[in-house]
Amino acid sequence: MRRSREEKAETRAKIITTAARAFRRDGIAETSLAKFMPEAGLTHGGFYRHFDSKDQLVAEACEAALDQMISAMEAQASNKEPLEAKEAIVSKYLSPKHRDQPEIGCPLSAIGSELRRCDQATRQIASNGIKRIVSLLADQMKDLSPQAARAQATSTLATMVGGLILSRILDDQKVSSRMLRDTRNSLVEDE
Amino acid sequence: MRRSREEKAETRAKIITTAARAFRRDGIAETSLAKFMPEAGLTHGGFYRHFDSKDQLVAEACEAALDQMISAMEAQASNKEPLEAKEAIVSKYLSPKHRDQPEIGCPLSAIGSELRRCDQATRQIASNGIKRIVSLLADQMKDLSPQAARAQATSTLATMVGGLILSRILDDQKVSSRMLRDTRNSLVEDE
DNA sequence: TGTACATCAGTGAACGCGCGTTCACTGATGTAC
DNA sequence: TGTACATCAGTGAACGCGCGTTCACTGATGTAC
Repeated sequence: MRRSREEKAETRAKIITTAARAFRRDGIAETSLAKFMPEAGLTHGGFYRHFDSKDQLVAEACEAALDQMISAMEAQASNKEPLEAKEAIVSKYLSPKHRDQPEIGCPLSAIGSELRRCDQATRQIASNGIKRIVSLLADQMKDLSPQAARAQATSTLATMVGGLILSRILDDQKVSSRMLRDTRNSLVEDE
Repeated sequence: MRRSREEKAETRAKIITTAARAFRRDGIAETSLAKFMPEAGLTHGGFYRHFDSKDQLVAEACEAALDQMISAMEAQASNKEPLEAKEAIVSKYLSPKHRDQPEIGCPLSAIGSELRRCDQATRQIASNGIKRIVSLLADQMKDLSPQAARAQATSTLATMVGGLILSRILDDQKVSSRMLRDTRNSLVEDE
């Protein structure tokens, strides 16, 4: 039975957020429409009233996950001195909590090595996400020149993404936690 | 028709190296047996004379790719002063050439975010690979205490893996190359 | 504002296809004497 | 060393299954007058 415009928009948003979680949890290729649509409270037949293809959903879900990640980082930085803000962002990112919850965490770490093979729209969205996070980090490095800040922000993000991905691969809890600690300590000055 | 023991061993090795390339090129989930077995010069029916399952092949292919990567790093370090050796390894890793050839490069970067969801055998092999690379890098940091060297080697590897993965996602050549340059420069002292 | 009809969100079954795995078969290799 | 037979590597077709996508259908919503 037909739904109101408002309901349709809600359904669409629900599909995107559910898919964004599923993709990060199980990977894009390993997430089938029939598997996650019930999680959104729908049968999978209705999917194509909202999206042209799975690829289109991938792009939008990726965008949503990046927006969510960046908003969280902005919230962590708000009302803080630059140095403190950077430390807060890095520490949250390289935390056991983030490691253990890929489904609600950074998509660059959750599906990083899959994004390379996604279509142009998704690649562009992911690229923009990287640039936005680099800018956000560079904003916390006010003591450097703009170029130096961006360069340092870039390598900081690389260390964050690499550290989180590797910590998730490591099968020994202790070694995994040490990976998080070592990478975090290399990025924050004090402590 | 039956093959000799020697031929069988060659076939098995050929399957592993072909699969190791295919997994890194297209991802594990997106690589089907029927797709890569012809690349190894075989029909896919014979696969199960060599392996119990795709999962077993994944584990062995992952091991082969890591062995290959580590051997290459050892070769780059041989006959060099520690500092020079570290710079050689980092520069080769964060190079456009490595970025553009994931199929023969580091599996941690090529399939990093998939490895987390692989079975126990593969996780263990990947974990060992991480530890071996960290040790290899730590060996090039003789001016630090063993613990400090391992900690720095750990964050160095994280930056390498994160930098390469991000550079492969970025759809703008210039930005991608800058990602490699910025991460490389953050890891090597001079220049 | 009320009515008549067109639209379309969501259902559930079905489509063709490719997946990992199995199997009957072939004939060269390995083994036992 | 030679012979007879068992083994098994590789082929190619087939298995059941789940994939992304399509479709006929339902009935509430949106639109036109």
